[in-house]
Amino acid sequence: MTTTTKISIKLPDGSSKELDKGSNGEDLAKSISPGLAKKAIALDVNGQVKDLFYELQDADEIKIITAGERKSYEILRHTTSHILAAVVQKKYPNAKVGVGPATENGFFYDFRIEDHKITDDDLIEIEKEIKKFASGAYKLVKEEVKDVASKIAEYKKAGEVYKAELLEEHKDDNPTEYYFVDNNGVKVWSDHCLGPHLPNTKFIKAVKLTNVSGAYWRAKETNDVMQRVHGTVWWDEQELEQYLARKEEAEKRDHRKLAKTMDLFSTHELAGAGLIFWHAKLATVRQELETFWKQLHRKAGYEFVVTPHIAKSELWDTSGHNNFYKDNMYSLQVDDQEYILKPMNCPFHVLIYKDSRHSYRDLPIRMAEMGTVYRNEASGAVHGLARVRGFTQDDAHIFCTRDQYVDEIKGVYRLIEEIYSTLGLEFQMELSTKPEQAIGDDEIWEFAETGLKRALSELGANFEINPGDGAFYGPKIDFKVKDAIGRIWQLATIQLDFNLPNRFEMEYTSADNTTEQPVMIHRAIFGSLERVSMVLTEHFAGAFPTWLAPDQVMLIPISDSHNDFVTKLKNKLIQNEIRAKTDLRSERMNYKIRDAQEKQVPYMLVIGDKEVESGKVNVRFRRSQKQVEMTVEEFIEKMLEEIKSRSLNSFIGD
RNA sequence: GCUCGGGUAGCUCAGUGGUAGAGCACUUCAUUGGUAAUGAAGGGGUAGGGAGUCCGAUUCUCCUCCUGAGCACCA
Repeated sequence: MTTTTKISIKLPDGSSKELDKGSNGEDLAKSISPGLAKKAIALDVNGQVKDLFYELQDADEIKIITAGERKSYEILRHTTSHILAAVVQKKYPNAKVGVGPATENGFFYDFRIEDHKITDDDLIEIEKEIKKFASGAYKLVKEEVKDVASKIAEYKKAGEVYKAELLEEHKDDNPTEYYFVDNNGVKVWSDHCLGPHLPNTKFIKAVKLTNVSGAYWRAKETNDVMQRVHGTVWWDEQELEQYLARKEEAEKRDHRKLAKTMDLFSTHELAGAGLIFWHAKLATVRQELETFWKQLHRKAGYEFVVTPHIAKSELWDTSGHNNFYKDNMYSLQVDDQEYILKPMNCPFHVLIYKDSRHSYRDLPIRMAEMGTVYRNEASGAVHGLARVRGFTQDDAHIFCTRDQYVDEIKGVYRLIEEIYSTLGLEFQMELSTKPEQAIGDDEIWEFAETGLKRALSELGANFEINPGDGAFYGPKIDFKVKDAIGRIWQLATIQLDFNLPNRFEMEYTSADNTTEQPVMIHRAIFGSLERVSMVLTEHFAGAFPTWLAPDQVMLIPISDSHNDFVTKLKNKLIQNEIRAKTDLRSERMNYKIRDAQEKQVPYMLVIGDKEVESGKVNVRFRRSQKQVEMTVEEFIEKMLEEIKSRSLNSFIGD
């Protein structure tokens, strides 16, 4: 009779390891090397992350996950959230626990504490206690919940209604419970959780609680509001500090902060939230963007229209907005007539289309407008330039035949690519397909979705599919860019629309003299000028490339005696359409240079006796120590070239 | 819209139940400087708005507006 007391484990390098049956990941790590055993925190078992204490099975393919590797962070963070929960419950006995997942850079845990609101000062205390708890080197033990019904009852008795609810939901999934166990084998705290977790709390050292906020239980507005404690945790202090430094850098780039120091835009309590006042500096950036946009669109065969800001309510009945967008629309009562402030431009462009009969020979019609729209966004959603109530879309609608729309989409893609690459923005695409609530039959959706896919694949573009996330009126391609803080912003979008052509009974006459319905494509490239200005401000950290920079040159006299010369030179630059300013304050030159640099002015011209005599200028680029001498004419020529080419780089070099 | 913070000078912020302070910015004067903060003097706020409590409120309470983090929302 043969008994198998050995199992064989496959390792990533292809080798195998023989172990006693019943061995776990810790045993495996020890058998390989003591050093590995020290760093081992979890296992990758046949591609799934499991606890280190997982009992190995014969023929398992195991990779040992060690502290510091990519997959280890989620485990570290998740386990830390449980310690947070344990500590909070100890400190506030009435605290009921919700959920506590790992997030991108940290973790949170949701609590309901009827008799206490956690303050920032509390966080300092709680953080200390987390560290203290972690240093107690508690072992984490996973146990299956054998009698689920009585465990639920136990939770309910303790008032842990949220845990009871979760366990109730998972009662048929072999639910598990995690325990913190001390050196004497005593269980000090437990939580219903799937894991995986660290083998021991001793790994947790570099932890910092960041803030507390509100959140609905299970993200549902009608549910209880929980107190959500956020934190971040890393394998060591150095990593933590690097993370905090990154965060600080991101905060420095925050467009709302730069708006104040660089005088970009403002909002006013007197005017209302989410209504943007563009100051001259950011307005200059905007105008440059608009000019660029118009040039490219003109070349791409677009025609520009201008439409009103309000229209009678009946228009929005026809478009359907009164049904499905009413909450977001501002309305005006004038005499007995209701007017709506437009939340979108599309119905207006449709009206222009419908103002005359169209032949297939007219198509495609590409109708573009920088259209300012107003939407009553929820007060809590309003945020800087990112989410506002009044904004200008770089909108366009393409009306074309079914044979043309794939080519039209390719055309839009090329425009997007050209504009984004000029701005130095990388983007990714998502194709969103038919949602559950949708109009139009399957046939037309199929037609539209395959067309979008075909367009993208013929362009050789990579894209992800986002099933069921299309608009109710048609599928769409969203273009997303990443900003300095790592946030993903949706800017450009291309959407097919089966709804409006129907509702407005749009038509054209085909070559066979039949009446056909045109395909309608909505598209925006910047999305909104507000949002793209935010992304660019943060992307460049305020240091706009020369063509976009509000002030392109700062002229700095060395002493008052050079003021006249400097003023004349400024006027000469302005005559050449270079945005030049002078700094004639009675400050030291050093101070003025520093000031111009902080304001991110690309070029500084320092002018003293030497320059006045030689007719040359001393050119300095922001952030660079380099100084270059050249004649005024040469400088103008190089500037104009840099501006015209919309270069991202300085002719001097950084 | 919801939860929790916050709103004091142009900006960043301190402080106090008895009508308010710093740094930067601004103005003036002196300095006339060669590539990252010259020195001195001065002006400026009635405390987001409203109501209440109090002998008295910027400070306490309530309402409202704006704002931050998070949630919800986002064609």
